[in-house]
Amino acid sequence: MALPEQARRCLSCPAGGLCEAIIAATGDAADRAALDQRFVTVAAGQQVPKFERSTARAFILCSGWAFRYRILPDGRRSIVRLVLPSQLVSTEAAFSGLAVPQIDTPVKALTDLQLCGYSAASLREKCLATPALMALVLDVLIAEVRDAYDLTAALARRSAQGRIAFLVLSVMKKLVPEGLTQNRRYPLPLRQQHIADAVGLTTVHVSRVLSQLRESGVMTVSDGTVSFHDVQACERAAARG
Amino acid sequence: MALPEQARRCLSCPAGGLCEAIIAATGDAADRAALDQRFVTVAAGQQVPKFERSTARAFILCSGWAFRYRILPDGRRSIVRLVLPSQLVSTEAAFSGLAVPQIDTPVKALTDLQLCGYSAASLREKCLATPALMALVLDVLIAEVRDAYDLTAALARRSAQGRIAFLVLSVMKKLVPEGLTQNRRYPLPLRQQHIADAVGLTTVHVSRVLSQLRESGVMTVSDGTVSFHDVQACERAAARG
DNA sequence: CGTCGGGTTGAAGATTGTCAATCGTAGTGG
DNA sequence: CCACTACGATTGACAATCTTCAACCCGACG
Repeated sequence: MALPEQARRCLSCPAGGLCEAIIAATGDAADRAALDQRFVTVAAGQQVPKFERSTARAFILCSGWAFRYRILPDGRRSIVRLVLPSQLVSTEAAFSGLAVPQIDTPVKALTDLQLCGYSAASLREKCLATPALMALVLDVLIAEVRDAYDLTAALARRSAQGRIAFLVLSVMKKLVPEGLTQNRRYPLPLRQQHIADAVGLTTVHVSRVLSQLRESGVMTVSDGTVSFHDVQACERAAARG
Repeated sequence: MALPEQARRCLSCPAGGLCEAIIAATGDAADRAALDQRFVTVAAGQQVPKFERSTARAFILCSGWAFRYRILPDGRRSIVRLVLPSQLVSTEAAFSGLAVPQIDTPVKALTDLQLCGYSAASLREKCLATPALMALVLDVLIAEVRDAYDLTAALARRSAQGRIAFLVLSVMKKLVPEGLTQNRRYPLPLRQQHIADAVGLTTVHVSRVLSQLRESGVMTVSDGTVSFHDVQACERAAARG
């Protein structure tokens, strides 16, 4: 079958090439039909759907940025993960075998998204039956746990400056292997509200801290891009607490 | 072969019965030898070893409490996960297939521990080859991600009272299915320093907040046990922020 | 021209951290 | 049995960090 533009982009995605591996693992036509690969776009600001044609879907992000979040009882929001191109969108939700519904971690688009979706149940079965594929998924999940622990430690023990520096550096570390950064500059399609929710601060304080970082010659965050003036100073700011 | 006392306890461990599943999945003697099941004890306060006989080991906690932590550049500690009986100790580390060494998340014993250990590499292979077993491991990893996100949101957006109430309640939710709680009371072998490191506060402030919670009739934490006076009030304290 | 969403800034207050002293309890060695 | 010590918990005073509330700016857009 002829694949649309997004498919080609998705099939050639870097970082483990999960889409490629999935396609490589599919055997006959029935197999492929069960996986039910389909391409979806989501507009900036919109929710990424959990279901499509009434089955839970596993999505891989082909292009654009998204984030996963929790809403606390008092209504405040916490962003628990940024989802970048080539990543699985909801790894744990997609691969969960539990029948009982769990607390949800909804996903929202920061920019317009192009997604490659599979039937979550079929994908899970396929992975369980294909060790090479499962090994990739394991490593994705493991990386997600590690990232979550890094963030936990940062939120628990770092100052506002440290947390923001940490956020910006950890995003950069993920973008570099994807070739999505320029020299000392990369796109960061986050409003100050998103940064605040991602590092556990108020927007007002985020604004102040970003001013400090700008004035002390560390970096500038504005117009949806980060520009480093002094990467080492940023790393020191992140380390200082 | 005759198994020691811990082995029996381990083989009958609840919560998915991972040890049972692992043993059930082993075929012949060579198979069993490769897994290299061995029982280890660790004294309270000691580090849980990553290696044993020079191979990476995957441990399941048979009895006792442990915790995983990060040390930040400035020397402060953040506890990212409490490890309770029947749980895998270092799920991501044990199942990682990556050759490159990652940031470590060391494990320390809160009480004396009894552990059941396997060769990490063999266990990973065995799981990849045994879908039923892999499904269990997937669910363990997924639960770990969920817990990490819960903690992230709590640290980001809750007050000191809220974080401590959250900690105590989330531990209780894990202990209840194991039958490790009494009526409104359960053991919590944490010093105030551990609580502080687990919720991102100082010991001084933890002491103050625990006094508040005690005086307002919510709960008492002392002598290594939590006693709830009013569970709903505790849940409200956790929800309030 | 008005308004709306983001960002910035100021002042005041709440929360949490830091520093330091004190207390109780459990060893430990004389 | 009695210092002496070590560790954890508690308390007070004070300082730093962060939040809250409010005003204002600015560019986009109808």
